[in-house]
Amino acid sequence: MTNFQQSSKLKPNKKEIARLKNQALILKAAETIFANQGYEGASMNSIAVAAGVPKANVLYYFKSKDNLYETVLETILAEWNLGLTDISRDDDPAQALTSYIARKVRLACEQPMKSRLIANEMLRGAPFLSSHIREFTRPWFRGKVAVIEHWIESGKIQPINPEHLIFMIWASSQYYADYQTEILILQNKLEYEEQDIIEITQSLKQLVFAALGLSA
Amino acid sequence: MTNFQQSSKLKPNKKEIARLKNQALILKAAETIFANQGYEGASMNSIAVAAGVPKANVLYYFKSKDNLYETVLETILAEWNLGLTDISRDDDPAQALTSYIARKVRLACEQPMKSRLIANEMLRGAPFLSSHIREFTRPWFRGKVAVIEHWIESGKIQPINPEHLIFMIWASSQYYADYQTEILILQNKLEYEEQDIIEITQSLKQLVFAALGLSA
DNA sequence: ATAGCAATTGACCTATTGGTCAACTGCTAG
DNA sequence: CTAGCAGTTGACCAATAGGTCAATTGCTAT
Repeated sequence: MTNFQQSSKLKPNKKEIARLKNQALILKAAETIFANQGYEGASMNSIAVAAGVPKANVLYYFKSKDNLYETVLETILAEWNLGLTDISRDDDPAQALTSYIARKVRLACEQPMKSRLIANEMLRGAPFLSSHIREFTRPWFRGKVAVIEHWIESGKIQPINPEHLIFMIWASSQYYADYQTEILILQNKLEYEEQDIIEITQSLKQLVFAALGLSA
Repeated sequence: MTNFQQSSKLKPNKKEIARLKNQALILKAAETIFANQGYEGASMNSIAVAAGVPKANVLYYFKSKDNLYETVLETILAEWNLGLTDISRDDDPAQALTSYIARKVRLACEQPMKSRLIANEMLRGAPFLSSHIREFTRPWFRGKVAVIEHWIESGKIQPINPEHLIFMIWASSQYYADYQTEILILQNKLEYEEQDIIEITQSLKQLVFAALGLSA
């Protein structure tokens, strides 16, 4: 090949740089606005303004509102389980759960918009996400349930309903993102601090560990 | 007084009956649609159609979309803590918490739209609810935190962070309403059954009781 | 019976929505 | 240097939004 600039990865010229920068700018703005206003509440114009580009430019990169929304959702889902160390049957329950809970709580507190966007989608009946849940979340979920059942059978933890254990860990962590407004008012705070994240993690861990008969 | 039909309560004529019936019809339809579509997603027309009345009639009874939305929220809040037996420091922790958890879970599973409507409002930053939270929820919350602290000091339960304990009970129960779509897919079910409510209640109680050192 | 008012409703208003389009700009390849 | 195309953008469009209004209906008190 005489031309080594064919593929996009090998052609980082001004146009490509501008395109990637604009796409990222729009996606970031869209994530925030979709998370705070919901799908219907977010207007393409407000997203364009937040991104600092004309509305027509948003629709140039993303063919429709649906397309933009789906792209934002996919981006979030890709990061959603990133950094969540996977849990397998040979792991030590105390260690695995400690790590999982800590990361879940931190993710919810530090990047609440991701959880909120998914919450908005769920409240609408998950029109865009239900197929993803069926295809990816369900197998993952079944796997983790099996791991917990194995831990119970081998006497590593006390008997408990594995499905509801998982749901309650999800619930307790995501609540701090989705209901942040209420929690901050009740605690008379303006925002979460590092100490809050530590306390939330500790409290949730205490609940789970006590029920499973694990020691901290 | 010669006329005993002055007050509305003493004048149940056709007009009044029709008015109350229509208002109830509209409120019920609005609750469902606001809960499923959110404030922005719900249109006055769709609410009118769901209620079976012309749109202009909806705006005759409720002066604006804001007014209708606020009325729906107030109606829900009035029922929200109804049936939730209050908890005081002299109560037996095991009994009080058992009752509270059971009713919370049942409310979430049987009337998920109420929780979802509040969740939608929270995700938007609680523009209509924040004053209510400050005025009513916060004093209630402080009171319950004090009760739990008293239980801890008098040795009735093991030490725990009272605020996060309450949040996690709220989170775990409301999750079954707000994320119902996901849970049903993961469990391969069409709807919650009585047995599910029992199991959820039991699992949540198990978590809380273990942490507090209470026996079932 | 009838005056008067609550309630009903279709037509209509303006603002905003998601989306299109054609004219324009400027980078890049040859 | 320049042809051509990716990218940019203001103007525009039909559909729908929340809300108004005036004409009409029908119940009720006298």
